[in-house]
Amino acid sequence: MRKSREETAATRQRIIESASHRFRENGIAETGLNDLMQAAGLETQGGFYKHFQSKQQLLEESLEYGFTESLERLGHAAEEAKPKDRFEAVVSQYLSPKHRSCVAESCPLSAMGTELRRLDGSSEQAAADGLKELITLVARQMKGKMTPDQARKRATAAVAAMVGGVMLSRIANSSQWSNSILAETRKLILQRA
Amino acid sequence: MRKSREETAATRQRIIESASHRFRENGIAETGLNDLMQAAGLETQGGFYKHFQSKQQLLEESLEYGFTESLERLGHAAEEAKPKDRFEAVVSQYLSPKHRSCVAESCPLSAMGTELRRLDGSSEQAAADGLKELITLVARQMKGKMTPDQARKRATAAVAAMVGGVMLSRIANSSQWSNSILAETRKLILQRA
DNA sequence: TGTACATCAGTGAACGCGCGTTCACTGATGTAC
DNA sequence: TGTACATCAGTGAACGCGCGTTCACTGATGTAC
Repeated sequence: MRKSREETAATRQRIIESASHRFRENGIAETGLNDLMQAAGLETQGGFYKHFQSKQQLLEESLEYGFTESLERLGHAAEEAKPKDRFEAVVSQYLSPKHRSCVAESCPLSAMGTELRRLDGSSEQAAADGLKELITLVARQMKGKMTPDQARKRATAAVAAMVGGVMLSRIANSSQWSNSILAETRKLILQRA
Repeated sequence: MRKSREETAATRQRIIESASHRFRENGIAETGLNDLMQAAGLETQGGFYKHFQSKQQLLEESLEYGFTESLERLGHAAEEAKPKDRFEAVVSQYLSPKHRSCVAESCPLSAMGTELRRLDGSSEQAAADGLKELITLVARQMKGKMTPDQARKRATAAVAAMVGGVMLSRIANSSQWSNSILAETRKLILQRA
């Protein structure tokens, strides 16, 4: 039953990607290894430990994958906009109904933020690093004359509002209310209140 | 072993309060009934069902208690300030290092926000109601001439940023960084960026 | 007010279940000559 | 290039554990007369 090196690497990657999506969709504690292995196309959970030392290690790699996936998407949104519109493009994409609705592919902070606080070791580090990278990406899109420090500070506040806005829009129990949370948060960040 | 009506009511309340704090501190899925009963001073978990139909029902009542506790604290902060400073007082209290650090007593949205999205039935309703009440409380503190609708919209964005700021400040892995997230979010909301 | 009985809060043990993890085994892949 | 052997990805079953929930029991509280 041994698999080729390519197949093995592909399986490992499949486990990380489906785990990353399921952790975001259903939460970390609520997602079991059996679920994960079935989602990755494996018949039993026994083989899990041929790829990872523990659920904790998979979580760490899943977090890194989730942040990479999410940051790449935001980066593309920025590149497609004119230089002067890039900050607005990133903020609008993050606070879009689409991002809100696709929880499994969304920013890990918006999907699992309150669970990340309780992690330890390298998972905790992965969460903090992801947050730092998101702030850096947003700061890079800021226009106007500003010191790097100023840009970073403003980006920090913008990210806090973006993450909070998406998280709350998922708790709101009507689509109209949910959309208005996104829209109003966007206005606050873009200073057009 | 039967207890008096007063004792029974006090025990029930004790279970709700300690559950409310533990859910916020450790998460909903991670908190077991055995933990909860011990924390409430009961020796075994068997008696739980003399007070509640299920963990789900306790969760609903714990959420309501958590929002009440949190909103009362914010309300007091507002009352202690001069009328023109009330909005700032509420925002500053929410985005304070103290509120960030005392997770167990903090706003349920900041402590469990990403878990609340997955609730159903009356717990889901309790979460949405809590969010609505927080926005209402914040809107009530806004100064200047503004229609109620405008106040509510600005309060919505403020709340998104407040909740996001506190949540992220708990993920930041240095106290300096954590404090700066709170401070910068506060500045964004108070429009002094 | 005192007595007899019903109620029920809390105990302690058990239920089935799914969790994360371990392990002997299988047989295709990779390696060495 | 072909053969013999070592490796190891995945299977399937099992491990101990804690989960939410149930239940027979105890004995103090509450109720009825």
